[in-house]
Amino acid sequence: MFSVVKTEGEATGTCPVSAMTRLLGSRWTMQIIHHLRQPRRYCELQDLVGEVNPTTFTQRLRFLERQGLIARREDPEHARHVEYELTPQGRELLPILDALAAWAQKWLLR
Amino acid sequence: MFSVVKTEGEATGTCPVSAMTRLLGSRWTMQIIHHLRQPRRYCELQDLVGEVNPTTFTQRLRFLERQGLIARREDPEHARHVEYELTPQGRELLPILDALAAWAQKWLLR
DNA sequence: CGCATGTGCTATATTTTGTATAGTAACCGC
DNA sequence: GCGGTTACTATACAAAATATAGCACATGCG
Repeated sequence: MFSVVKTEGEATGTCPVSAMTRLLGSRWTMQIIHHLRQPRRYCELQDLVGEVNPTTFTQRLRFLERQGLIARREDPEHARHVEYELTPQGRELLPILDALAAWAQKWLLR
Repeated sequence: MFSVVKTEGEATGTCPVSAMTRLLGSRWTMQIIHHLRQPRRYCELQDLVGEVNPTTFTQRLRFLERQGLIARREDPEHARHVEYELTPQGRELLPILDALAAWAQKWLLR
């Protein structure tokens, strides 16, 4: 009775909600973006995000980089100095994140 | 060098971003809320959400109910008629979801 | 009435994802 | 040149999601 338009196998689909979920719907993603309001180094960011483990953390960073939300910058002088920062695409999520945080503040805490 | 305030084991913490992530940061959650703009029956909603499997789907519904974002209503006359709908708490997420969808539309599709 | 089809789930097994823990090479300061 | 920090990777394990099947009740239809 309820017919639904099903896109092919998986791909990106055409539904922005599910597209967005694939990006933000895994653990730590939002936290990472939230704490990247200013450029941060790997360990620094790791500490800010909290109890994330390095395997997942690195994986998430790589994924967000591939998706164009963050950029990884190596200092060519001092090799082991790496900074992560938001791209314009990632930065546009911040006000939305703030709205979500406000919602959480209202309903979840206090 | 970078000290972080660590709350106890897990609990709710005091960071709204991580509180929000625990609620919305698992698969299907956003889709479910998105498709509950009007009250929906189980199967109907399942079809709308897409390729979700019933185990996860039911689990997610129960979780969202426990968290107060959705309500489950059984028709007492016709037992097997169940409807799910958003609570005020859940409904307040819709504009934020729309903003996320608009972001996805801009950057992910087209 | 009796059988097909739909609804709202649950059970079981498997795969996928996330985690804990350890380790490592490069650099940095002293 | 030794100890600590940085930016990771490897391996083994646990938790979460999935596929698939099934099931009791309900409704519709001839």
